[in-house]
Parts: sequence; structure tokens; C-alpha cells
Amino acid sequence: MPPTVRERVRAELTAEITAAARRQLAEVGAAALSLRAVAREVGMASSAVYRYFASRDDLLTRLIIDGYDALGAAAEDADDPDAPPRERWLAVCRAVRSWGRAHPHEYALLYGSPVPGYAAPRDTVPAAARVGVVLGRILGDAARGGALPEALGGDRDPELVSDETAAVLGGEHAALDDAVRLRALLAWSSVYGTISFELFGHLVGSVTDTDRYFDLAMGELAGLVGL
Amino acid sequence: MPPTVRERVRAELTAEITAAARRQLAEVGAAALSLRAVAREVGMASSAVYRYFASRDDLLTRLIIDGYDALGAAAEDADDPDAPPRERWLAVCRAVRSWGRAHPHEYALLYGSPVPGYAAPRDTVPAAARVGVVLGRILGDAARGGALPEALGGDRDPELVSDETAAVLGGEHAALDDAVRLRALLAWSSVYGTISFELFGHLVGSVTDTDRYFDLAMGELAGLVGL
DNA sequence: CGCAGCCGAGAGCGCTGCTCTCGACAACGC
DNA sequence: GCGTTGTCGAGAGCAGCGCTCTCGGCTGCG
Repeated sequence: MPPTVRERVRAELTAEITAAARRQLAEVGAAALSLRAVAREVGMASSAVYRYFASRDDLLTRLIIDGYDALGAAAEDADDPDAPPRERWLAVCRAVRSWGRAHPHEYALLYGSPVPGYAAPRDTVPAAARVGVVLGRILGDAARGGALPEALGGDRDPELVSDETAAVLGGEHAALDDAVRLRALLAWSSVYGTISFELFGHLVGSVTDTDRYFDLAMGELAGLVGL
Repeated sequence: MPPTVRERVRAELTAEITAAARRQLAEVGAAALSLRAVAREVGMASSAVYRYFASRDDLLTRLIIDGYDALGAAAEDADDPDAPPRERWLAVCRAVRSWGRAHPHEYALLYGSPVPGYAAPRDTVPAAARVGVVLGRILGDAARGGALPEALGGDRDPELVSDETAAVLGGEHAALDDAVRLRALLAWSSVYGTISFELFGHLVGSVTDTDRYFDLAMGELAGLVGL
């Protein structure tokens, strides 16, 4: 049956609250995001917001999921399946960095210090995996196309990287070499480390041309995973 | 002239406050660190603490500097100048990870989302550089010993990595190849990314044996920089 | 039409960072 | 030795926060 008017209004108001919260987040960051300020912007009493989000952390969790989804979508959009693997890798890395530079506070919320208690709610996992899926599909396609050396000479170490993650990282090409699994995970950590260092200010004064530095670094990482 | 009684007492009280703050930080994290709670623990009125630290951010800055120093000291202690370069590299990386696992909230304060406004105070820079200096000394020693390939085949790109940073990264061996400078910086970012992914929970469910994963990953990075 | 359930508003609790004022005490010059 | 000056701790207070509870009004269902 169609949604009742009540449900529609409720959904719209929920969206309006999250939109206001996202604006607040972009302006002042997650630490200073105030539920009362969001309520003021939407134009209702702070207590009324609690009809829609049980707590400030719940609202933040909503923003985290949305952030992962937006970042994942940016990565997916940047991937052209017909391009050569190395180009695909570089394009997706650049897209992730661009998104981070455009939304520094959101990026910090996703990949910075975990703000709430210390537990990432389970709901965030699928959304968080999207970027990994994109990078993994590139590796899997490259492996299927024979562009990836099957044995890189690393130690065999089955089960170090769990099968489910390996499946993600390798797309449908589940039989990726153990060493490739390891390097793929390391490469993704390194992409994240590089972008975070730049966004969090650890590179100021060290690198003059951050664009060029990033491209060269991502090229090195592409070489590391065999692309 | 010797410090007056007043100065001595003031220094002691300052130390007592920072110690209490460090305990609070270790327990509840930077976001929940409350100046009033620190004052309660020390046993004085909250307003009195402002005689010693102008603001909560000032207190946090003190903790940041202390954290960088403690981490830097741990890295320096772990470095045995007589060991082969690759072993030195691995030992320092392990020490950084161990420190992070032992002090997760401090680590998050140093390398997570920047909490205050967005500007890392200038005072933190020298302390923050200590780990980089240690890693750089290893590379410099290796290069001086001929253990590092002079040309790795990367594009020449002078001035990408600023000279002062290159001097740090290469120890006194200032003439490190441009490609080595780039890879050294990338490697340090990757070490940070790997540790942060683990501490911030982005690897849960993906890696079964985090100790072994870390060692293998650091080995890959050592290979990347030429060790 | 009447009733149950949802919803917004307001008041209020305990907490926070921070400021101001005031009384007490130590350090210095005479 | 004594007064002056500057420092210090304590208390009260302000504005803001997350969150709870209660109450009155409105909506949708029977």
C-alpha cells in the first residue's frame, strides 16, 4: 500500500534534518556538530529532533553511512571498465582524493579518529566497503585478463586475509594469490594514509606540489600491486 | 639564579595537571576529555586550572607534544644503528605500532582527525618530526653504506619533496635520489595508514593475524624504498 | 465521530568551557 | 620589618550542550 501522509512527512523531515546536519558537519566538523544547532536551522525545538534520531551519535552514524556511500559512488563513477587497469587504478585513487579534498570534515569523520564510544556500528560496513570493492574489481579484472603476475614471490600465507575480504578485493576472481591479497590491502591502506596525511596537515612544508606527489605515489602503489 | 619557590610549585602543579589529563585522555579519549574533570582529579577548582592552561585546546596541545615525544623516543629506542638496514626499518615500524596499540587514544590524538579548529600549532612540528628522523636516518645510513640503489628509475623531480624534509629523511646524506625521497615519504604515509587502519577498526574482519599482516606489510614497504 | 497514537514545544537536569571577582598569600623594594 | 605588588585558588555565574519528561494538539484509523 502507498505510504501514508504521516510517513511521507516523516521521511521528508528526516531528510531535512540530515541535510542540515550535513551542512553543519561541512562547516564546523563532527566534534562541534550540535544537535541543538541543527534543530535551530530546521526551525524546531531540539527535543523534537529526538523523535527522528535517538541520539547525537545516531545522527552522526547516519552521516557516516551517507558519507561512505557518497565516496563509494564517486569512486564507482571514476572507474571506466574499458580502460587499462593501471589507468583505472589511478583514476579511482584520484577520485577518492578529490572527494576528500572537497569534503574534508566528512572524510575525517569516516577515516579519522572514531568519535563515538569506539564501536563502528554494524550498519556502516557495507557502505564502507564500496571503495574497496571498486579497487578490488580492478585487480580482479587485471588478473582475469592476465595482466597481473600470478605469483609475486611473496610467502604463501592462506587465511591471513579473510576469504570474504579476498572475495571483495578480487572481485569474482576469488583465487587471487595470497601475496596479491596482502599487497592489495596494503595498497588501500597506503592510499588512505597518503590522503589522510595531506588532509590532516602532516605534509605541509614537506611536499611542494601535492597533486604531482599524489600521482607519483599512486603510480608507485600501482606498481606494488602489479598493475 | 635558582628558581623561586613559586616557580617550583608552579612547575610541579603544571606537571600534575598534565599527568591527570594524560590519564583522562587514556581512559576516555580526547573528545571526552574535560578540563573540569581534570581539575577534580587534581583537587582544585576548575577556574584555577586556567592559571596554567589558557584553554582546553592549550592543554590538548601540551598532550599532543608529549605524545609525539613519547612516540619519537620509542622509535629511537627501537633503532639499533649496528643492525642491517632492513632489520632496523622493521624494528622501528614495529615499535611505532606497539606504541599505538598501547596508547590508542594518544595515537588517535596525534594522527586522527585534527580536533582543534584545524591548525596544528607550530610547537608540535619538531616533536612530530622525530619518527621521520629515525626512519630517515636508516635510509641515509643505508645509502651511505651503498645498500640503497642510487637510481630507482623514477622520474627526476627536484623540489617535489622540500629540501628540509629531504634532509630529515636522508639524515646527513642530503643527496638522496629524488625517487628515494618520494618513496620514503610514501612509505612513512603507508606505515601510518596501516597502523591507523588497524587501530581505527577498518581491518576488523579482514585480517586474521594482525601481527603477521603488519610484519609482511612492512617488509613490502622496505622493499619499496630499496631496503 | 471518537479514540489511540504520533508529534512539537517547553521546562528542566547535569554537564561543559570560560570569565569575573574577591580574599589570601608570597615575593620584592625600602 | 613592613608595605606594595603581583600571583593564586575558590566561588559564582553565563551560555551552551545532550538528553528526558510532560503536556497539549493534531492525525489517521475504526
